[in-house]
Amino acid sequence: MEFKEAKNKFVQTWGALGSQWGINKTMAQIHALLMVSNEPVSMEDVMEELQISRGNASMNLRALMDWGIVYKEYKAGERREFFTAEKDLDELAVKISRERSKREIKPALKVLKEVSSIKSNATEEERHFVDQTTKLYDFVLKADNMLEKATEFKDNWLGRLVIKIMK
Amino acid sequence: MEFKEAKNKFVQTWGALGSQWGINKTMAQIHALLMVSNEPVSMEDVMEELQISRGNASMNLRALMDWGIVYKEYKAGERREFFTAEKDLDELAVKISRERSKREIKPALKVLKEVSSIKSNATEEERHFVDQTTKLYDFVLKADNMLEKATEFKDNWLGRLVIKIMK
DNA sequence: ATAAACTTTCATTTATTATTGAAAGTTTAA
DNA sequence: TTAAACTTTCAATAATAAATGAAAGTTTAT
Repeated sequence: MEFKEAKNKFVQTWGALGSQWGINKTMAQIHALLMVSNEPVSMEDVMEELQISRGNASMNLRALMDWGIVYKEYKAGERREFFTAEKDLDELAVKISRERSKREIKPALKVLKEVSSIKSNATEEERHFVDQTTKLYDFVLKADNMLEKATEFKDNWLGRLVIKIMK
Repeated sequence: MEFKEAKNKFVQTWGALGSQWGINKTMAQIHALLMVSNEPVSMEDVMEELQISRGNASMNLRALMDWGIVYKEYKAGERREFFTAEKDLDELAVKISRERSKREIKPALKVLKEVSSIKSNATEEERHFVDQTTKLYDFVLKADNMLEKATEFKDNWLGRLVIKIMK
């Protein structure tokens, strides 16, 4: 396999993975493209490589910047803007999980807390509902904290040791 | 808030969360409904509660069973089939992550390995590509193993201790 | 102040994904 | 073996999400 083919395959695969995880395909593809580029890429280049429209490129680059995983760069003497991706993968994971937590998990937690707090657990059916949603609340809360914890953990000598033992 | 309203809110929220994570809305809603039901639910009831067609109910129940998170049950003297959800949340998490790993992560890993193995790293550009995709491969592999490890971890005295300390 | 070079917005169009419902299939009881 | 009771399938349709592209907006150099 030659370089160009490999690059294309990577971009396609990353795009597909993204869309299976609720991130739109183009957004994931642009991110993939930037991640494997060793230098900043212009919007024109993104359009050209992925064969997408200007509007599409603009909107998805914006979204990636909102997520904090793509940065604008300016080249001296160049008018147009260039883009680079966050390439540190730990950093990338932290940012993505923080963002998804904020946008999706936290609101869901709020609802879970709300619905698990209904009073009048008269019937068996209602008691089961309260019990199950309470458990779910605790569980999602725990899962939500996991990656945050995991990063702290990684920087911690005891954590590193345990990981080594568990490996 | 009264029970019926709470139940509905929960089902809607769980459905929305599902679709943000690449699981179709109805599938997540059916799962939600079954999770908070204290007894097995018939297909008819699912259709009625979620206001969906027979075909839709049938297909999504089948999909949930393929994922191993919903089970068929038979009631003595009843002709039709009833359904229950996996209610143990640890078990649920393990099954979902195993399934997604198998379907989505594993194939992506295969491609990552492939594209990171191209020869002829002549240019800086190509070298960067190989370097970045190799790192990505390692990272995704590690992340993929995480939940599997996490469950082992939970059953392990040292793990429990560490979690307690870290809490 | 003007115009060239560039980016963003958003109403419209296109593509993708989910849903319906009727026909075909299956199981069970008599 | 028939028919009633139920489930599954899948082509057609509907709903949703994403992409286009032209017009509006912004920035910079002169």
